Amino acid sequence: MKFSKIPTATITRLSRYSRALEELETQGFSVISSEKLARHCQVNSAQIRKDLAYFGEFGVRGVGYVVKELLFEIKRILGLNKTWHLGIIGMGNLGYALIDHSNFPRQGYYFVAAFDNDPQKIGRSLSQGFSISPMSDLERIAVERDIEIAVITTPPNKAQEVADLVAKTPVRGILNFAPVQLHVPERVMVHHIDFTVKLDRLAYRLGTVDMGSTDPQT
Amino acid sequence: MKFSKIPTATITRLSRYSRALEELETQGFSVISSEKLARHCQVNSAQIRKDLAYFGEFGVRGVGYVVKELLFEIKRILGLNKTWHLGIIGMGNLGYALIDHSNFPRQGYYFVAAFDNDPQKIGRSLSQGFSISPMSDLERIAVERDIEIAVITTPPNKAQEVADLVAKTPVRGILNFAPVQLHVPERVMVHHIDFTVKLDRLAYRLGTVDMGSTDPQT
DNA sequence: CGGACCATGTGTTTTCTTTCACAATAATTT
DNA sequence: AAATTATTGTGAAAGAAAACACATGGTCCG
Repeated sequence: MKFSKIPTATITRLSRYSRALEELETQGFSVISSEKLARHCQVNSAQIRKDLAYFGEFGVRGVGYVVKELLFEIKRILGLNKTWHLGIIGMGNLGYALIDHSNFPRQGYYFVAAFDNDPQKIGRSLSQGFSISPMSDLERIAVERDIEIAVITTPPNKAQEVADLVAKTPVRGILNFAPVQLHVPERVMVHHIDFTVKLDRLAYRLGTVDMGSTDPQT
Repeated sequence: MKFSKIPTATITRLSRYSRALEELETQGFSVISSEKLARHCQVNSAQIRKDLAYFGEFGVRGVGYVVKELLFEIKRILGLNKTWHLGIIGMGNLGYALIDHSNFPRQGYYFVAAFDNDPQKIGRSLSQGFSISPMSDLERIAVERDIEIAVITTPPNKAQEVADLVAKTPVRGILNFAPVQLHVPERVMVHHIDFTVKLDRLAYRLGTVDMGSTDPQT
């Protein structure tokens, strides 16, 4: 078990391993080799072992990994042995899509608040057991419901403004779906999901006459 | 102008530069230095110059880049000097969110078909000027409307099955929102957008007591 | 209990990316 | 027209990530 700093790519892969392991578990596998898991995730098997080596030794030589155990450990590493409280800002189609996305609760991510500034939407109640609040309540509700991660699904031109408001609350993480670069204070961490960047990559590869498939993930 | 192979990371960044340039253009800038653009995109300025160097020389020494020109060139490089036909499969909330996402047409991405297997949904007409078709029409419509990229927004357990159907059409690109690894023939290219991978990264970083912000993009 | 076998964990090598640093070159000033 | 200033384009260095390859330490069978 080393203690250098962990590559972001490693974390990304752990997340994928976890997903794969969940699938393997439901398929009834109780033990798996790095080789098989690698094939499943389309990675090199040494890569998997190296990734895991950052955090400890989880396998049995000559045997492989106990699926249940490894899954547990990976989730622990990722910080998924707790639940996370999310607040979503911007209740357009995408907002609704995310808040209803049944995969989140399964991974320990719970939406606990939703915000919008459209008077038509404010007050509308959601199946999650709360209703849409005005932006002006963000600070209060963030504290009351202990929001840890803010998901921004506003139009691009509002996103920075919203990020500034978020930065005034104790929220330390932002998942930004607006296609703009957000500027935030040091202590806030921003991750960005931009659909068109992904499409652009596809377009580039498809436009570049040639070859092969493969899956430059997430 | 070299002719080695282009890093994926470079393409991803080009896409971001393009977005930044669009913003700068509307802000009235006609010329910009790599330094300024770099600050805007939160990258190293040498990085920008290197990225561009793969494709040619687009700047003027001592001056910088003509915004309009550079934007045009980057779009050309990315293959955005044409329009792309997209078909979407799986008309849940996310499907609707994407099909209505006003950013896509602006970048040359047009949805030309939508598919679902829910009899409740089939036939429902959409504001884009077509209606939801059953999966069984996929092959025919893909050809008729020249779908180039399929966007998969089905539940995870249907995604592989759908991918198999797509692989039988002339479609060469898949943008997959389902959190599963898709296996497809060589000639089909898959890109993957997985929300929970991003959340997992946030969770990891937030769980790891410590430090700094920054934005491990897209 | 010993030998055959297997898959992990890891030191080393290779490959890929990013950053540095400066020569080349265009505009501007004196 | 020379000197000054600005910013590109790029070779070379540094740094990071991935892959190789094998010793290590387990299991299993006779």
